[in-house]
Amino acid sequence: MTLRLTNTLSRHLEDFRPLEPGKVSIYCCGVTVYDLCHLGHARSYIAWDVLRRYLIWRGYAVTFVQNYTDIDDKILNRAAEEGSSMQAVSERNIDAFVADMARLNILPADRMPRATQSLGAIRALIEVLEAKGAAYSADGDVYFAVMKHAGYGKLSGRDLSEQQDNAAGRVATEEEARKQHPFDFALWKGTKPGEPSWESPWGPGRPGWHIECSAMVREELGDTIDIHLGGADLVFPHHENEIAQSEAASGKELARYWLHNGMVNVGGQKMSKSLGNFTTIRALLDSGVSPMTLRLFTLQAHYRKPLDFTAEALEAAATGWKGLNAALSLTAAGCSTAITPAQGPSDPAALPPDLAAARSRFAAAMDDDLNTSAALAVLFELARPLRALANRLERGDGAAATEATDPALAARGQLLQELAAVLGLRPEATAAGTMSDAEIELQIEARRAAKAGRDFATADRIRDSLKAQGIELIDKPGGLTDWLRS
RNA sequence: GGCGGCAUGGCCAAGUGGUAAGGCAGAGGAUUGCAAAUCCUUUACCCCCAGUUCGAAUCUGGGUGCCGCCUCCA
Repeated sequence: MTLRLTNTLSRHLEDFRPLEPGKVSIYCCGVTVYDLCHLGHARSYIAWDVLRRYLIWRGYAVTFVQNYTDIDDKILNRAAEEGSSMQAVSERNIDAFVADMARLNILPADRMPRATQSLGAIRALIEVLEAKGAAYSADGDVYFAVMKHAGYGKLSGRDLSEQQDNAAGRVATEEEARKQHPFDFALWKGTKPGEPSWESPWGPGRPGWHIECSAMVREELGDTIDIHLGGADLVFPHHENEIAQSEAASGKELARYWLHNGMVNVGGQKMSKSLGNFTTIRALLDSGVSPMTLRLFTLQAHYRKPLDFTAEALEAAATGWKGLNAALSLTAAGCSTAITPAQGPSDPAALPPDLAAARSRFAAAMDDDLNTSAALAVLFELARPLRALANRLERGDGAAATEATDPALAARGQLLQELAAVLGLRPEATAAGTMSDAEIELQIEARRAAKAGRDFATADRIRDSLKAQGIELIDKPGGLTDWLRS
């Protein structure tokens, strides 16, 4: 079986073959750290985290590099607004990014270069481009000459002569005058009063956005990498420009596979800062949506397709996750001593036939351009009996305790946990209430007394009040009541 | 105007030639003072038109609708 990925360069599904057998180098476009990350970022980085975990599971040694853009107009604007510095804004948002990603169980990149720490590499690359005649300087700025680069447009499939100049209406006219061609873009911007700047052969200034990624890839991973990742909105101009810069400088292909994730939409429109229709990751998580619910929500759709964010869909994911979590928690909590967490990839040959088949269906789904939706279906099927058992165990079913020692079930639990981990799904502790056990028992006793006196209004009031504090009551035959923190 | 993508049950969403995964919701049953939770069971011919084929959601052509990008963007 071969992993197949949709390569934006060809617009087709291609067999994935790394440059060096067994090794994969990946560069992922990171965030501009002017603000908190929203669900669009979450979706993107969850998708790429799954790609990375899957490659690792398949036995590849993966090197994953992701940048922080910490030199940018938006960061400067933010700093000006709050009377702080570009560095202060950046540092704060980098800390927030790290924390948000950790909550979502996204593996930290192996290396995370920052623009401010890559000035040497950036200047060196611009010098190469200038020496090769691919760049020109004008009034302290340096621009890349798109017409000098033969392949310009190959990623986004664009013919520059067909493009409407300034279709988005955002071009600064004074900058246009310095350019030889409207689509030329800045490699280096001459300093402006009051802005941070760095020394360079072209005078003090700061790097343009596109050049940092080219410089970082070159410095961290070399001229050609296996996979380059990013959001679909980066295809043009960012990735197109990255290709132009890197390939003009090295004469070699920048990346063999370009993968792009679809946007998160709200009411049919792209979630973005500029539209103001965004929900930040932490706002969502702080509102009580669990990280794994968000993960499941994003993985239910294919990574290339747009994903509509609605309260209903999120709620559906939350309920779905509850069931999966019950099965995973059974494994993790060791309710059965026979079930222990899996350590790395299982050996299909050692599995019972039904589990081996499930494992192979999972792998086939993932091999098919990371079809996480189909892969999740396998997880749900694996989870079904475990989830039923977990729920019976929680409710003190005596027979369930015996069933839980069944080795076949243990193997199933182990496989479930292994495959869930490939998707970055891990058991999640449910939110614990603040009441002590004794207090809860007291309330249950009061409710029992009320029920005995047929005062159901009081009984229901007690039940509702406990429910509001996250305590779920389960009435059982014989007038007994169990409770769970949910 | 150019480039790219999408259209599957009430909602989300797999499936790219052989007779529709999975999740949520709904329905029925078990259980309950009533619930909740849980368990079991259950629900679609795939935007429209034409064509290719023994056979199409799946291929071809033509429509319609929606989205992304065309120098802020994951």
